[in-house]
Amino acid sequence: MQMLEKAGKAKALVLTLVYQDGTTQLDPEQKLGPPVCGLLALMKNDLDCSTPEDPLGPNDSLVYLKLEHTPAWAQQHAHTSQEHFTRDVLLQVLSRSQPVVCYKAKDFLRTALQFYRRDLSWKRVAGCLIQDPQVSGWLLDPANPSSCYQDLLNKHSKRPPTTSALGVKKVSRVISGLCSLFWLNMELCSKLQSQGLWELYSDMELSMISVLAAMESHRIHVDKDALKRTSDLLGTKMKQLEQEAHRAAGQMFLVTSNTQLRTVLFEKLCLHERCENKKLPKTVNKQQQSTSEAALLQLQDLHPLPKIILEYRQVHKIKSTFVDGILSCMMSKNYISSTWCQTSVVTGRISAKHPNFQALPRQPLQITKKQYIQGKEEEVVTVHPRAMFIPQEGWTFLAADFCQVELRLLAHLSADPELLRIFTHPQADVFTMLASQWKGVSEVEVTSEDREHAKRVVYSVVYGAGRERLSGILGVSGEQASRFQDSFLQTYREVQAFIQRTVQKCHNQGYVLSIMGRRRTLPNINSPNWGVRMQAARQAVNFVVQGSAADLCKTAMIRIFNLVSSSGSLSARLIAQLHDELLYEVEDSQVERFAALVKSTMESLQHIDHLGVHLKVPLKVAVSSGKSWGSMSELHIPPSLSPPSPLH
DNA sequence: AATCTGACGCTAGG
DNA sequence: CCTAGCGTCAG
Repeated sequence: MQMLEKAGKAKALVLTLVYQDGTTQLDPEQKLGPPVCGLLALMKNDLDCSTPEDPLGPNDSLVYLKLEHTPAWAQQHAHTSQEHFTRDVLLQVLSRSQPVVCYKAKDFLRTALQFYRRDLSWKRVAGCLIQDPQVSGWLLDPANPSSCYQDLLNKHSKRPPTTSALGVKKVSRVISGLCSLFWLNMELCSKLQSQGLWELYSDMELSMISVLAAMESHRIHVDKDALKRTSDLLGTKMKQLEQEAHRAAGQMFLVTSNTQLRTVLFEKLCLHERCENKKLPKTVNKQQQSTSEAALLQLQDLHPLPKIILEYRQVHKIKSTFVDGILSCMMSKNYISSTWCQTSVVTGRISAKHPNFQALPRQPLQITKKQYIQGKEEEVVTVHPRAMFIPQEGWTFLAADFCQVELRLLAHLSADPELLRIFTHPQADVFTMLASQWKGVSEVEVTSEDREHAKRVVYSVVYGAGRERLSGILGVSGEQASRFQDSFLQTYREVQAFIQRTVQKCHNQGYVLSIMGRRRTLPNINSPNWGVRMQAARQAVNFVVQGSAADLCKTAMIRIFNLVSSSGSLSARLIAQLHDELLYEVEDSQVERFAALVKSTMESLQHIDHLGVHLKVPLKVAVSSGKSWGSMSELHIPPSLSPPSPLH
């Protein structure tokens, strides 16, 4: 118990996970990360007197905590006394007010939550103040995140790399690694401060570590049998389509090969010669005839093959990525949890992998199953990957969507009066209003096609897409696309002014900032090469909008997380973040209460006093719920039910 | 003789 | 614009 006291009193704590092959988080990452076997903690008390040559001061000490489950057959009690001790140390770590440093801290927190799944609530990680140099390094230069600890160290350490090359024992290598980690953290913190990134780091990104760790430690149940049945169904459908494709082409070829498809379409069938009035897209790198969706849509009236390929690709995508892909993520389990990456997106968004939860198709896919049985009826089956995700018994999925955040932010950032006016009407359909305003017709005259066009033009402006890209997305000529874009910018003059202002600022100072001070430096903004320079300009504009939206969504996640963690009764858990949408699993009895809380918390972010954020537009949140992610229906929250916005 | 790697193409999401 | 992930193909 001496150790516990020591851990509590130490001036600083530096941690790393240890894996079964003897490596730590400071070693270059393995392909298939080996299982964790323990935790190494350096308790530092002599912050001044240690040198790289003798990293361990007289009052510093090192402790190894075993994190391995004893096999069920050897268990006396639920946990051994050693496991209880380790848990107490972990609790000590989570509630410390002194700094704790860990490279890839999220992995540490998640491991702790997984190991003590039974008696360490995810709520306990909420308040913890753990620092992570990986996150610091990313905030300082989000475009070039370091690939491993050594990389990060080389990039930021003033001293040359430590002299320990060969012949030094593994233990002392690890110790000096932990010490360098401590100093690196100090160095990065001062850099953050001098760049004005400290608040963003300590108030937002560090809190995100806990949010993501809790999210990763949650198990999402998946209907595995349905997934397997779907895999077979799609498999037979693909075989049928493959045969049809061969018949239409008049030869065998590999349907999944773009190279071979290109040969069939343009060298054998010569379809490009029959549509000289249309401009067919080229591949980006090699300027060949593209076989992309946009190209095939142009060709579909000339020959049956393009349509078959399009359908084949749809089915193939669903099967390979969203059915078989998810099955392979499940291994022998019947649940999944994605890995959420905090430092892989330049704009400050988070990304997901294994599986990528953020790319699951929104729309179900219709499959017509040909039945060669007596009745000539064709059976139609709908395949919907999202519907495979099921809440636990007695729980419900709840989704909260920030409606048109990026567009609202564009309105705020540009202060364009016409764009702002659209958002003063809370009831109206934004894109319908936009289309009517822009095309100069009344709202009832706006066709769904107009609305869709307006939407795409808007986001192409937000994303900074060029003429070619827009014409591809819109399915019109490049001429027409740029006319659409110009007319949009003519209608919303201040938007254009905002774009010019942003590019100019980037030009002057070399970087741009999001609404909460996130930063991206763009060296290419001064490139002599026109194409490169224009690319940087689009990236600058896009960063401000996308990065600011990311700021808002992260703030929402953190606030809701803190509210639930500090509540005795609330139990809702975050399942996924889809950029502008948060997906929760909520106890049935708490759905209404939680929905009101989420909605009011998110909408209250229009004003964040202590950050000086005051959006000129209201934020709108749509809430929906359902017993599967595939069937969510909107929930209408009476405004009176919403509690007043809580502290912070 | 398999396997791996990097470049490229396409598409799901926002 | 910025992601993850599935494919082919050449070396």
